[in-house]
This record gives sequence, C-alpha cells and structure tokens, in this order.
Amino acid sequence: MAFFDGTPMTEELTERSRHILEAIIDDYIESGDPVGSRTVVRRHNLSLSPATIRNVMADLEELGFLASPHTSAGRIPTEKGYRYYLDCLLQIRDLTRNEKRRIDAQCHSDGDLEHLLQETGKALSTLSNYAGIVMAPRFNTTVFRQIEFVRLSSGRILVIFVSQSGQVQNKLIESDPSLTQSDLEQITNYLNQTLSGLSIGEMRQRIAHEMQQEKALYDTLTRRALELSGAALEDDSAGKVFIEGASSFLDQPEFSDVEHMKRLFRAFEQKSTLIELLDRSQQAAGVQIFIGSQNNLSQIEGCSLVTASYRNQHGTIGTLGVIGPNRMPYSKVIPIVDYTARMISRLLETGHSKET
Amino acid sequence: MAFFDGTPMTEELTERSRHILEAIIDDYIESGDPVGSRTVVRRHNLSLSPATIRNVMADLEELGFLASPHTSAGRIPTEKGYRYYLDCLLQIRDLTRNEKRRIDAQCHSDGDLEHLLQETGKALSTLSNYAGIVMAPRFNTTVFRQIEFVRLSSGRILVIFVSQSGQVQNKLIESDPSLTQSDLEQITNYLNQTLSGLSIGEMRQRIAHEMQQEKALYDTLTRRALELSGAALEDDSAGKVFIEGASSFLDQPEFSDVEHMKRLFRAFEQKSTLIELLDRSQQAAGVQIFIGSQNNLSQIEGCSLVTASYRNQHGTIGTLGVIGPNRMPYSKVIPIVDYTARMISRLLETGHSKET
DNA sequence: ATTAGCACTCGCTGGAATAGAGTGCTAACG
DNA sequence: CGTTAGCACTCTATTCCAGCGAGTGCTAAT
Repeated sequence: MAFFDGTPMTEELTERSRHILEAIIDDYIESGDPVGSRTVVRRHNLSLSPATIRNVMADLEELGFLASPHTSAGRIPTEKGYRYYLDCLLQIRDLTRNEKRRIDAQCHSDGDLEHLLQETGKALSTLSNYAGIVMAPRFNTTVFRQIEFVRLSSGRILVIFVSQSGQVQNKLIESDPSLTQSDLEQITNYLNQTLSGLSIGEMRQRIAHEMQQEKALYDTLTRRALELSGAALEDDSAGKVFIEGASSFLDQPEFSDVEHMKRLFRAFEQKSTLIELLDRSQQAAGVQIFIGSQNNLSQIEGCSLVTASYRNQHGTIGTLGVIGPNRMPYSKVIPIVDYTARMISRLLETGHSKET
Repeated sequence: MAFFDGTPMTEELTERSRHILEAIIDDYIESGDPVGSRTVVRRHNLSLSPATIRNVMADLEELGFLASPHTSAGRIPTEKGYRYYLDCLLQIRDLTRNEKRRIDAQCHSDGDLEHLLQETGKALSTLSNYAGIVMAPRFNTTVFRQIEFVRLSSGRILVIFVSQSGQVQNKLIESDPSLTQSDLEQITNYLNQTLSGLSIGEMRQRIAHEMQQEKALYDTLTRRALELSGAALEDDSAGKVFIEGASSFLDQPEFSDVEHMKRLFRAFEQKSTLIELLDRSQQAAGVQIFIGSQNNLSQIEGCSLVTASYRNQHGTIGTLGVIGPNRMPYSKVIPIVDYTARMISRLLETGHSKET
C-alpha cells in the first residue's frame, strides 16, 4: 500500500520511541484527549515509569512528532506524527465478514451509475462514521457504446451517449436546422459503427483525425456526423462529486469551533477543492492518505482524506474515499475504503449492475 | 398570495397593538435579540412611552403572539406571532431590477434539467442568504417525447425517455433475450408514434388500456412493446431534492446549539421529511410559508420554509423555495421565491433552455 | 540509563460580586 | 380613563478569584 508522501521518513527512532509514539497516537485517536505520560504506562503496561516516558515524549516533541496544546496538558500527534504513524506503525485490521457483507449490500444499483455512486458514498459514510466521498468518472474516460440523436425544436438536438457500463450522458447542441430525421438516422448508424468501443477521449482524437483525412469530404453526411459528434463532445464535464454524511462532522469534538465548521461545509458545498485533491489521488494506485493542511488546503484544515481509485476494464476512472478529522481510526477506515474501491471496480468491470 | 394556514386569524387587535407587534417582529428579524419596550419607542418613534408599550406587550404575550425567554429579556415572536405577521402585517418588497437580473442570469442551463434546478437552488441560496431548496418534477408528470432502447448485455435493456422539455430519464430493465435489434426498432417506432405528447402518468393508463383491449393480441410485437414500456415505467421515482447553501445555517446565531444543528443537517441529508413538506405545498398555488414546528416536524424546529410551485405547459410539476430560520426577512425572501418560480416556469413552458 | 520526588504551570470549575437590561407595579397626571 | 414616571425586582451575563487536578520538566538519587 503506497501512501502519498514521497519522503520515506526513515527517521532514526528507537524501537522504544516508536512503541510509545504508537501508543500515544492510538490513545489519542480513541479518546480525543491529549495523552499524558501516566496514561501511556497505565494503558500499555510497559515496564517503564512515567518519568522515562516523559523523557521520550520530550524527544518526540523535539523531533516534531508530538505537540502539547499547553504546558499542563498531555501530548497530541502533529501531522508529521500521523504521517509517520501511517507510514511505519499502523497495522491494518481486516474487515469482518459482516462488514464486507454490509458494503456489498449497500452498493448496488438499478442500472444508474450516479445512483450507484451515491449509494456507495452513503455506504462509506455509514461504515466509517465519517463523510463518504465519491468522484464520478470523468466523461472523458467513459467507454462509448451507442449514440442517439433526438430532435427537439428546430435546430436543437439532444445527443445521448450510452456508455459501455450503461451510464447515460446527454447534451444539447445547436445545429443546422436542415438536417432531416433520416439524415440523423444515417448519422447515428455511421457513428455507432465507427466509434463503438472507444473511450470518449479516443473518440475525440478519432473524430479529429477523420475530419483531417477527409478534408474535402465527398460525403456530406459523414462530415456532418463528425461535426455533430464533435460538437457534442466539446466540453469535458467536470468531475461530479458526491459527499454523503457530512453531518458526521458535527459529532466530532474537534469541530466544535463554529468558524472551522463553516469553512469545512463551505468547502464541501463548493467541491472544487476536493475535486482537485481527488484528481491528484487518482494518479496513484492503492489507498492514499492526505493529512490535514499537508496540501495547504486551509479550508479543510484538521481533516484527513483516505482515498482509493476505482477502475473499469479500461483503467482507472474515479476516486472514492472517506473524509474525517485527522484523528481518525485509520486501521478501520483504510480497509473499508480499500474494499469498497475494489467492489465498485468489480461492478464496473463486469456489466456494472450487480447480479441478483 | 395565499398562505398555508387555514385559519384566517382575524383576531381583534387594535391598530396600535398591530403596529407594535409589527415593529417588534421587524426589529427581531433584523437583530435577532429579544426586543424590549425602550427599543420599540426609540426605533419606531411612536409618541408613546416605554411603559405604555410594556402594557401592550404584556397583552400581546397573553394572546400568544409574543413570548419572553426570561423575565429580564425583551420579547420575541412566537410562531403564532409570525403567522399573524405574515398573514396580516407583512408588506412585501418588490425585487430590484438588479436582483431580477441576477436570478435570470444564474438560472440557465445547457439543456440538462437537473443542472438547471441545481443552479436554481444555488441562486435561491445566494440571493436569500439562506438555503435554497428545489424539488425536481416527479417523473410521473413529465411529458413524453421520445423513447429509445439500447441493448446492453443479453436480456438487459436500457430504456431512455426524453421528455418534451429535453429532460432525459433512463432505466435498466430485464427482458426476453430473444428480442432482436430490429424488433426493438419496430417497438421504438410504434411507441414513439402512439405515445408522444402524453405525460408519463397518461402513458401508464394508455398502456394498461391497450393491453386490456388487445388481450388476445394478434400482433406479438405490439404486445411486447407494451410490456416493455410498462416495465420501464414501473416505479415512480421519488422526487429528487436539491438543497444548496445549507452551510448558511452556520451563520445563524440561533443555531449555535450543536444538537439542533445536527438534527437539521441530518434532515437535509435524509430529505424525506422535506419531500413530504414540499409535496404538500405543491397542491396549492402561490407562495406558501411553513413556520417552525407548525407541521410537527421536530427535526427542522425553528425553521421556516418559503415555497412556491413551478409549472410547465401541462400544470404544476414541482416546488422550490428557501429554508431558513423562523427569523427570516420574509419581505425580501418571498418575492425572490415567487419570481424564481415564475422564471423556472417560463423556462420549462417554452423550450426549457434559455435562448441566448 | 532509569526513576522518585518536587516545584511549577496552566486550564478548568464553581462561587461571589457586579453590571445591565428589562419588566411589572403603583401612583401621579392631564 | 388612558398614559406615564418612578422604582423595586428579577434574571442573565460577565468578571474575578480561589482551589483543584493533570501533567510537565528538572534534579538528584539509584
């Protein structure tokens, strides 16, 4: 499992320091309170005294793994601390059969991709108790199966694309009003034969290429067909993002700060920030974790994002994950995200709808 | 403009009491603080002393229009107070040209109804500074223009409906795998000729009727066509609701109570409560206002909903509005909702997409 | 290297005092 | 008789202070 940060972080920590760091972070994740030296010995019965722990903790603070909110509180992990924890210490739990079953059960769809992804988001949220986030495939990457034209009022044509997986995308274009219905039918046939099985991206290239080739096109219809489909493919619809269960943040004590909360929800509503982040994550394989303001996204400060990308038979097409506070039970959330991504990939690779 | 509550509320209030009630509610809406007798005289230079005002206020409290949070605070309006205010006192502001222009500008769409409605929600939110809410037309009420069938893997067929307004709705159905492509084409032609111009609801009836008629159907294809379309229309997809700008609630002082906030956001996520409420509002014409727990919806306690329904050429098809705290500048919000509903109706009646 | 001991820091809690806003009542006024 | 000035009273919010408890860092002893 490859995590985001490039730096390997093989900081020289003694075995003991690492144990203590892990213990502290575990405790903090569970309780949410700064953890002190006494707590560490009590809960992880190490054969050491609080004083010793204190020395180690001071060292860890010096190295930037821990911080103290104030003198007389315990320590809390810094982002660097979390990073190290995730990269070197974390042991990932397996999902129970029951959890798998719950994911399987909740992620199904009656043929509508959007609905499937939304349900997936809800599943992620329900299982993790944080917010689920799913980015829909970019139009560009969907694989073309069929195209249909529907004439609305004169000159306006509704173009309907059906993807291999049954996803439907439609677009309104303006065109030459002189096109007859039978023209359209011929165009439809031509395009369906020529382009079936290509991704939208490939289609674009192909169309550009063909138009180049047959520049002095003898066949008016072919030219028109290419023009039409070209127009229809013009803009790449921005990735759509579903966020489900955002209200779970209201349960988190660290977000009792209203201002902070506001910024967060604004970011959720606006989505562009998240799209950018998810896009970045789509490049890599496996589960990735973005921690807090690591990516100088001040709006979602204090939040971590656990993501994984999902794929269809042609490659990676989207990203999903869970967004919650830095203080998140990663050992639980990571396998949920991982499994869900695989699940969705499986669904989209076969025929998309779950067999019943 | 007809408001929700049936009771006409011609409570015997003297001219003076009404003025004072209005002044208090106006003040409270503006400031959010309980308003005291001194404030009333100061801000609405009545030629009366605070003591007199106090007497009137005590009366208004007795009658249930006002309440005092505690002895030494001013008065705040009760729900009954708001109701009376809305029914008898409120003077509705007109929209400025600029506001109209902003609504016009923000509500446009590139042929995708869903997108249009979502933008409308955003517009409502932006203009009102509260949350915008839009309920999409029930599938049942859309007017059919065209149907297309796309074969996916054997036996599974994607049915695409295009509505008169260019809205696309699709559905996956299972069917007899022996249907050939040309069968499908014939079926398509038959259905498009027979059913064009009907609403989905009417289609259902027509199909049931035809199937009755031609019970011992000589024409297998016709029967199949009817079966297929029947299956495709089977369930009435529940109303979809868009809520935009929910984070505006975080700005409201009355929602500093986290528990309250949580309930509210949960209700927004779940949506069913709101759908019910919007459904109810769709029956009536004009702007309607639901106040607080008047409709014993404890989840959205303290919230008011200002709605209006929108229509296409066949009748009322959906509802939109603004949801905010009871303490809302109704005189500003009502015309926004009203105008927006008319706007959308105009768009959906003509050809749906804004001419450019 | 580890640990016990200890002084010190700092936030949190609870109670007392205070200030301020607003009411309700009473008695006076036109 | 309606209106108003005056006043005592109530209740909240704020501030201040003391005491508690948790936890630290340092030092000296083991």
